[in-house]
Amino acid sequence: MPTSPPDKPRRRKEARPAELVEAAFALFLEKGFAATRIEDVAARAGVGKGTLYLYYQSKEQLLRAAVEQMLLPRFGDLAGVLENDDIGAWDQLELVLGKIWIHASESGLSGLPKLMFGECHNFPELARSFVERWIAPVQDQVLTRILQRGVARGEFSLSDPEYSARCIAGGFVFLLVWGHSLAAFDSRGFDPERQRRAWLEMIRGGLGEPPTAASKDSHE
Amino acid sequence: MPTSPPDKPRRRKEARPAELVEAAFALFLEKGFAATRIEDVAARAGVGKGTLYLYYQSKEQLLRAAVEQMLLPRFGDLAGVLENDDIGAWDQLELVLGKIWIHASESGLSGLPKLMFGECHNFPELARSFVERWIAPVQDQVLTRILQRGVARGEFSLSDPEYSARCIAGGFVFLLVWGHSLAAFDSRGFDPERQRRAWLEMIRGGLGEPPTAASKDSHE
Amino acid sequence: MPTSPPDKPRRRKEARPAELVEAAFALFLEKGFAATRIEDVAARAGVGKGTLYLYYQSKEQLLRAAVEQMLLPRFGDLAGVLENDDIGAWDQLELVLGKIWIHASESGLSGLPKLMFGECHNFPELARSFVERWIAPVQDQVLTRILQRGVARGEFSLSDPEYSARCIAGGFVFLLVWGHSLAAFDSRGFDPERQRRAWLEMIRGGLGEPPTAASKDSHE
Amino acid sequence: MPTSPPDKPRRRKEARPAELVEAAFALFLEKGFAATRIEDVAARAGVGKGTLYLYYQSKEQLLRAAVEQMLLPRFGDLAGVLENDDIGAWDQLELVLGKIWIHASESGLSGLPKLMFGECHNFPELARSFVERWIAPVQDQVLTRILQRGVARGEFSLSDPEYSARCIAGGFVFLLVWGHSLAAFDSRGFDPERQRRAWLEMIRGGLGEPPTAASKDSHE
DNA sequence: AATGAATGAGAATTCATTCAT
DNA sequence: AATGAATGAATTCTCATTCAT
Repeated sequence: MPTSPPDKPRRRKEARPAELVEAAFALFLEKGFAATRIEDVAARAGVGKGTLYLYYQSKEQLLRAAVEQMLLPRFGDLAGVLENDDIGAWDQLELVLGKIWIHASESGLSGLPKLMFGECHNFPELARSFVERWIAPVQDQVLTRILQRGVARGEFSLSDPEYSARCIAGGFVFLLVWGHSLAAFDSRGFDPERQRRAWLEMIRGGLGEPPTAASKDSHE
Repeated sequence: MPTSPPDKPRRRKEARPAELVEAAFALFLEKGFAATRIEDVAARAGVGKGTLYLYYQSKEQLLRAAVEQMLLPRFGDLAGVLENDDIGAWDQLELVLGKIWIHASESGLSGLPKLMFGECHNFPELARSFVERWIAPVQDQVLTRILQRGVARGEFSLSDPEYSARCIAGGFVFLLVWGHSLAAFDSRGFDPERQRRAWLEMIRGGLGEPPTAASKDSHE
Repeated sequence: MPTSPPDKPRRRKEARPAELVEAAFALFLEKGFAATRIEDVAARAGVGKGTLYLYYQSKEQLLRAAVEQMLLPRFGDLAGVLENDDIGAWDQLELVLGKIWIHASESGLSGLPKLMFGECHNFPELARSFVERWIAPVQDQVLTRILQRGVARGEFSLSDPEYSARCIAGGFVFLLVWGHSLAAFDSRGFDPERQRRAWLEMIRGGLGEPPTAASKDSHE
Repeated sequence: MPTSPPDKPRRRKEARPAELVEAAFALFLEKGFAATRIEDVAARAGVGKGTLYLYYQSKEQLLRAAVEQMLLPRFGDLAGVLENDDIGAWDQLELVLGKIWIHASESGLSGLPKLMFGECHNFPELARSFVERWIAPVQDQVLTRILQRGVARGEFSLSDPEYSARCIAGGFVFLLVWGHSLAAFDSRGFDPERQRRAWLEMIRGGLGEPPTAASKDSHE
């Protein structure tokens, strides 16, 4: 009996809640909360309909739990990066964006923004929670600070670091949302990595001026 | 003092479909398709439940009609801008983005992306239609071309104009979606105009390098 | 202006009620009362939906009126036939059945039994009315009497004239009902006249004994 | 004293469909399909509204299932009777009619013709099925053959055995339909057994001639 | 603990009836 | 008188939730 039942008996008990929430999250993400049937969640999790109610009181609680679970795993020590004075602001930014990117890819987190966009009006507290615990901290405490430091160091040229931070975050979020939604219906295909690179390039240098410089437009 | 009766009698028959679709769109946008009750749509449009069925066969048809209506009003002649060889690529881009922005604000269009993000998996044909008739044309036939022209003219420095165009479009769409969703739950407030400016600045110059370096624009 | 408008303007006013009732009856007969939509009745009668309500207070009244109208035209003087003592009972019977047959064919009456079979439990008074004003009189005052006279005259041999009358009536009614219902779905076809002849033959002589008579079965 | 609990727990799952279909059939028969409310069917079956949908996808499927169930139990071996060459055609006929009668009384079948008369135009396939699987076989393969054999044996005198068979079947069907419909509204009462006897007498000898009359059909 | 049959509140849809034109 | 747009009560059907096994 080595491999046989991959792990039906054992792991269960403890893993259950997470499995259920995972199944629920995937479906809420795909169809939206209202259009998702509890029965489908159960089926996806490989349990009976009633079992869900042993762990969560209601469909709504399931959503809350799912969102909560996604909000928990804070990405490593983003703040730590800030304290490193040895590197430039751009390097900090690149480092931070890289960490977020990896984290989003690994956790199921990448779908959360899409879900929250769709359900925010039906679940205002979740929306508030999401913004206050995720969006705002990353924008205000990480990105904005890096940008401000960059400006202070003379590294960046920005008139409004706070909103620039939002732009950067926005581009990132868009990347995630698109990948979880319309990308599948775009016959042109969608290459997330290519988009991420183009996006980094744009953040860094905008449309840039051709390195040639010295040209006329300069004084505008 | 013109024709007093605010228009109960006359306008009806012709205006109805548009009114209904408008009410439906607003609610679908806010709550999502599944969570919107036909009765609420009717109430919002100020008609009885049954009236909706006089014009649309089903809730689903109502959604399709609503999306269709939003897809129709193509923004003026974006392409026209492309043909103007007198102005630089950046001016073209700014012009085009301005037109889209104004158009999106005036038509109800601004909400469409949010709706489509949320419903794309439940209504694949709508999603496809949206991408093929809106997203792709603007990205491919307008933005990418402007960027390519900019590169050709030596005005822009981009390694991947196609995906850069997607970044620009993405930032724009994010702006719209955020305004229709999480903005309302962000206690920090949201100033669309300010964000738009920051976004344009970023597109143009990225984080830029402080002009400091030897050149003029310097200390701003 | 001879033929032109066959008679839109003129006849209307008086003919209306009858036209409406006729349309209603045809549809009630085909689909049943509950499955018939007022709108379809109106369409069939070539009037607007509202017009029906100028003549009849409700769908139910329309049914009552339709049934009533069918019940009114009593077939000529069936009773008169009874008083003719010059002809045999069989001739009387044949005469009477012929009159009923013709009458049923000419008036819309032929469909009434089918309708009443179907609606009797939903409209008990109509059912009662139909039985008491049509079925019972014909059975009791016409057919039974003829049979009794036939027995008295030694013309017929019947142990239960009353129920024999019901059998005769039943066969007749069945003919009408079948023609208005399952006949259309019988791939073998249905020839009402042929059936009527077979039925008359059966009434008259039953399976009969071959005229050859004199045979053995006789004494059984 | 067998297994006490009247059977709430056990029987369920397997018996359910039959119970539901039975309740549905009874109500469809009484009120007609369109006038029957699903809720009433559920109530009659002693279950909740939703339970019906656990077994049948829609009201229409419920009707189909009900009709189907009625069409299934074919009456014993009617055909077997045909093969018995020892008895006369009349005895065969009487035997067969008796079997059908008993079968119709015992199975719920007796109501089917009434239902089909009423719903045939709304459910043409059911009508066709009913005629082809029940009516036609009995008429063509049983009754007509017996009549033909009777004629061949010199036992019967019939000019059109095929349609005579239809008459016989019609009388039988009428008996069933009447019993399920207008009989209840006939203040004169209705004695099915008495009618059946009168009907058999009529089939056998028609109005007959009183055996008295010395000889043949004489002067008519 | 796990299940899925049963339930009934709630949502979509139909249609008789009204009423302004 | 005639109409058909508008209405909402009534009906079908769905699905979150309960509960007996």
